[in-house]
Order: sequence, then structure tokens, then C-alpha cells
Amino acid sequence: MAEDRRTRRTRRALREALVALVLERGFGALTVEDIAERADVARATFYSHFQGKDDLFARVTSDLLADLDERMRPAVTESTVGFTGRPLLELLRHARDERDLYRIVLQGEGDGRPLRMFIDSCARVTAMEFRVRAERNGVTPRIDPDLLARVWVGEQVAVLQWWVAHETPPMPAEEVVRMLLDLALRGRYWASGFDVPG
Amino acid sequence: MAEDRRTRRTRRALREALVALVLERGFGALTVEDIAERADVARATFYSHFQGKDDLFARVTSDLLADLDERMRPAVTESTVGFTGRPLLELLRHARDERDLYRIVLQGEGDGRPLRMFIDSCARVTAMEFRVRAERNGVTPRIDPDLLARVWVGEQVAVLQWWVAHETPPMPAEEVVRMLLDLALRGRYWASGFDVPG
DNA sequence: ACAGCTACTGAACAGACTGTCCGAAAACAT
DNA sequence: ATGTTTTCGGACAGTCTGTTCAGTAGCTGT
Repeated sequence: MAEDRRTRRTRRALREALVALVLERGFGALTVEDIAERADVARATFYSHFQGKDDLFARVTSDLLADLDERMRPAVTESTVGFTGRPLLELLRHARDERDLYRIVLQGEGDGRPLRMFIDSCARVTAMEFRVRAERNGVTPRIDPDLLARVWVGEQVAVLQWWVAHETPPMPAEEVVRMLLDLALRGRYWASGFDVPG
Repeated sequence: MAEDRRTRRTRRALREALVALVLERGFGALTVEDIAERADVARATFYSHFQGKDDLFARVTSDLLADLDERMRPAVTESTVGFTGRPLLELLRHARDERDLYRIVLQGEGDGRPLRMFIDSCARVTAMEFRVRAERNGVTPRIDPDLLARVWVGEQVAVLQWWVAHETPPMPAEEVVRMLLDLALRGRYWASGFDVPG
């Protein structure tokens, strides 16, 4: 048999209440009672599903990461040939679909733990991507791939923060990818408006 | 007359206790009693100096930002001519001198508020730097300077996080600057080991 | 549609933390 | 030495936590 409809409803309501309240007041300012009340659920019921607000938040965010991981997998393996930007595009689409949650995570709610996990996950995948591509093309990186991956992910996070902060996307995902790819390949000198020297 | 020696000692002890405890357990897990006990100060005394742990944390971090701002000012005005990396170098030195606090802030403790303030501050300065330089050299940016500044700061934050996470600096500040400058000017294509086309 | 589970409710509980108050004691500046 | 200022330690009500439990409502499978 599938999951009981009541538990589904309750868990869903609690998750949505958490997201809404974190956006309104910030995670640190919330109490379990706040969340339960917003979800229209008894406090005792909350504790029969989660150990506390940290637990609820951890589950919500780790589910998000798992979902992202699943969506990224095909894009990554397909992208080890060249700098296609496919993984980044998939990331942006995911962020568009789960905007509120991304806002929360990218803001560093929960003492930054979810954001660190997000960054670590992205950096791990990216570093692997770099290594595979370098090997395939027979080149040796001039900068440690792990560090380079963190820098690249740092850029992406910065753009994501800017992107999801707006109520309506300030530019389509495809354009963001093109821009970031231009920047990554041609460098900031070019982006600043200077002609690239020979 | 200067500040009473007792208040100086007490405030200092409380600040140091906070930093140490946040590194050990994370901000969210701390109580006022924890901090007061570590500082060897009565709980009532804590409240005669700060409104609560959020207030203490806010003061510590905003003092850090003010200090950074002061140290950066000369480096920035001197750097609007070309991509010297002076501001970045100053930032790295500040991070070296205040490593523990930087760890805390860059980790996103306090629901990410201090980190957001840090990033906003850096991005504001950087965007201004970009604009001034573009005007001086008579070029028009190919990417919105505000967004470009956020990306550039995002890279710096990523590197800072990597840099301060180590117990002893994994490479000297000057080398980090050179690396990031190379990356920013020549692009990731070059950094990955490929020869730059054209 | 009914029987038998299972989950939710609302209330109560001890324990921890908060924020404030106070008189007594200690440290300070002069 | 004196008057001022800070710290101390204890006490206080109020909030939040995490758990328990009997009663009620809702669900699933047949």
C-alpha cells in the first residue's frame, strides 16, 4: 500500500509552511509552534514526523539536493566533451522551478549548512567534469581542478542569487548561460568592455 | 576619560567567547549562558552590554566590516587605473589577520546575514571600481557592472572560503591574487589547460 | 459499507532558555 | 579614602521544547 493520505498531507503542509515562514522571518526566528500553526497541524503531530525544525529543514533541503542531482546526471555526462553549459542550464531550470527553496538555501539560512552542502555537491560534480574533460583532450590544468571548480561554482552561485532574488526572472536561463560562458571563456577583461589583446 | 577597564575586559571576553563557540558548535546551537560561561562573565552582565546573542554577533561582524572598509579604501582608489588586484590582496591580508571571524562569516553563520552584508559591501565597491575604470578608459561594459561585480566577488568569496578553511595558508596571498587575476583576465579555458584560441 | 488500523488532536508536563530585576560586593578613577 | 560604576548571583515570569496519553477522526482493504 502507498503512504497514508493524512501523512502525505501533513508532511506537505509542514514543508510548505516552513518554506513560507523562512522567507518571511528567517529560519532562526521560527519556532516549531509557528510552523505547526501555519500548516494548521497540532504541535504533537509535528513531532511525530520530525525531530524538530532543524530536522524538517534538513530533510527539505536534502530532498532538493537529491532532486537536483537526479536532474543533473544526464546533463553532466553529456557535457564532458566541451564547455556546453548544459549542466548550468539544468541548474538554472531547477532554480526556476523551485525558486522559493533556492532563495532560502542561497541566502544561507540554517547557519549556511544547506548552502555549503549545495556548493560542495556542485563543486564535486564540476571538478570531476573538469578532470574528465582534461584527460579526454590530453591537456594538463594550469590551476588545481578542485579549486577551479569552487571558483566556477562560486560564480554560478552569485548569479543564481541575483537571478532568484527577482520576483520575475530578469533574463531567460539560456541568456544567463551564454553570458556566463562568454565570461568564463573570454575572461573579465573582455566582459568589462576592453578589446582582448592578441 | 577612556572606557572603564572592566567594560573593556568584559566586552572583549564576550566577543572572543562568541567567536570560539560559533566555530565549535555553530551560532544556532549557542545560548547566552554558553557564551557568558565561556567568557567567565555573569549572565546578567551579558545583558548589560548586549541585547542578546544576535546583537553581540551583529556588532562583532559589523565591526569587522567597518575595519575592512577602512583598510580597503586606499587600495581601491589606487586601483581604478588597471586590474592591479590590490583590493583583493588587501582583502586576503585582512582575512589572514582575522581568520577565525572570516571563517564564521564566510560559512554563513547567523542565517547568512553577515555574509550577505559582506558580499553586498564588496560588490558595491567593486561595481564602482568597474564603472570608474570603464569611464577612464572610454570603454562600454559588455556585461552589467553590478552583475559582473557580483560574479567577481562570488569568485573571491569562493577562494576565500577555500583559503581560510585551511589551518595554515595553502599558498601565500600574493600567489592567490596572481592566480585569480590570470583566471579573470585569460578565462577558464586557459586555466583548464587549453591553449587560448586566436 | 463496515471493521480495524493509523494518524491527528488537545492538553498536560518537566526542563531549558530568555530577558529583567535587585541588593550586595568588587573594581575603578581621582 | 571616597564616591562612582560595574559585576555578581540569585530570583522571577514567560516562552519554547520535547514527550506522553487518552480521545477522536480519517483512512485502507475487503
